[in-house]
Amino acid sequence: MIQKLINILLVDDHNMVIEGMKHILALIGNVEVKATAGNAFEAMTALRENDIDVAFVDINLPDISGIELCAKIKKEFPGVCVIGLSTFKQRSYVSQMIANGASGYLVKSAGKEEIEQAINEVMEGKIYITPDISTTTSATLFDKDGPTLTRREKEILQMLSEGMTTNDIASKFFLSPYTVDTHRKNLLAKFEVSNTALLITTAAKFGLV
Amino acid sequence: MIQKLINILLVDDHNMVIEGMKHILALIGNVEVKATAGNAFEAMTALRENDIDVAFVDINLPDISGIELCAKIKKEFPGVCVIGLSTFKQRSYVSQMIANGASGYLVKSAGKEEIEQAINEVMEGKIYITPDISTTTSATLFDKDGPTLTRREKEILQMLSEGMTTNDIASKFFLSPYTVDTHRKNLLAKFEVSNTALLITTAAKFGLV
DNA sequence: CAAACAATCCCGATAAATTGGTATTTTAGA
DNA sequence: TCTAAAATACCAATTTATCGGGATTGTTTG
Repeated sequence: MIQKLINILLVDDHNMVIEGMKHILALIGNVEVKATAGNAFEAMTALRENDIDVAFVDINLPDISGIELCAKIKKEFPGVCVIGLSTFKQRSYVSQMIANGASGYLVKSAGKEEIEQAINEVMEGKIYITPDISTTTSATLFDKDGPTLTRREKEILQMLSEGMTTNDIASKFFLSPYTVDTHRKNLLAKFEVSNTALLITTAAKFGLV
Repeated sequence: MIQKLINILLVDDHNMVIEGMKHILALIGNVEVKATAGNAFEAMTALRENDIDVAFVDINLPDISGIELCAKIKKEFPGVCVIGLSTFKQRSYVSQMIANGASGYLVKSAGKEEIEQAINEVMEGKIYITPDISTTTSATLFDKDGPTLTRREKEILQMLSEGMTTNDIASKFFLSPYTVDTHRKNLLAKFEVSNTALLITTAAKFGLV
């Protein structure tokens, strides 16, 4: 049986990357670069006009980020496998891409074998992430651990993240609003932030909400 | 050459899962279950007392979540490979685990081959994610896409998440505070929330901040 | 047993956010 | 070109949040 060609879309604003990828992909059988795009808009157009199987998407694009583009692609073309591309081995990029529906993540230093493996795995419905990621990052991510919160503080942080006001929380826990206010103040102090919005953002980064 | 045994820690509050995993792992060569734990506290103790290579961590634990435990483990024992375990194939779990330093993610329905593969890959420094993830979830995750935000709304949402007040943002963008206030109102309306805290929480869930 | 921590409650002043409007100009799409 | 959407700006009333204190009661732990 003749194997079907895998249709590829390349999205990157650096032409050298496009050319480099084209060159490498030419060395791999059963794949064909059907289209290339320098920004998210072109990418979406290319997807509408071609029957794409796998899209390589750079993280840094001129209009919107590759992470956002990934979400757009998966929304309009759920069948397209998106593989994130970046020069950086940042874990946060990987997790954001995966959260947005990506099937894989490669660094631009990847060679022919790795690219080939990534394409094969994502076409089988798997998720492929470059091994380079695991070895780096830990340091930056786990330096800070976030403040230690008491039971009450965690509860109140949770309620705040759900949009409850000081008075709402006081009623719920049969506490004085003054008490809730004190805990809230302590939360702001512990996280070293000045308002609830940043409190939530920070807590979210630590995975606490 | 004799291959070194891979030391395993199992963390799950359901004994049946522990026993099941033990049984499966017994079928795999070169691995040994050195310890088991029913909660995060026991897990940390076990890690201090044993030289663990790979820790299987359930997402749902009685004290803290497996996601938080993963962060704790990687902070104190960066060399330990953490593989997340869950009954659910939710992409958000995967991305949170990866963000917290996990090396892999398996669903509890995984069989011997998959578990073996996961252990081998994470021991090589790779990231292994169960193929089941890719086929599911898209629906739930991309059903709701979050409201469509305009350029300004995105900018202001970002600033809000960074803890800036209406006045701060107005100054930064050379706008009237009234304008910023209007955008803020529109954000609350679009996300159907009543305050900034919940706005941030919701936006974070959609990966917008 | 102290000392630190957690949890509770209180007051007053100020800053900021929220609600519910209206209204004009610019921009981009059909 | 027409039009809808986006961005801009304004006002007033009310509710919440934030800041900077102070204070009491348990509990835990070196």
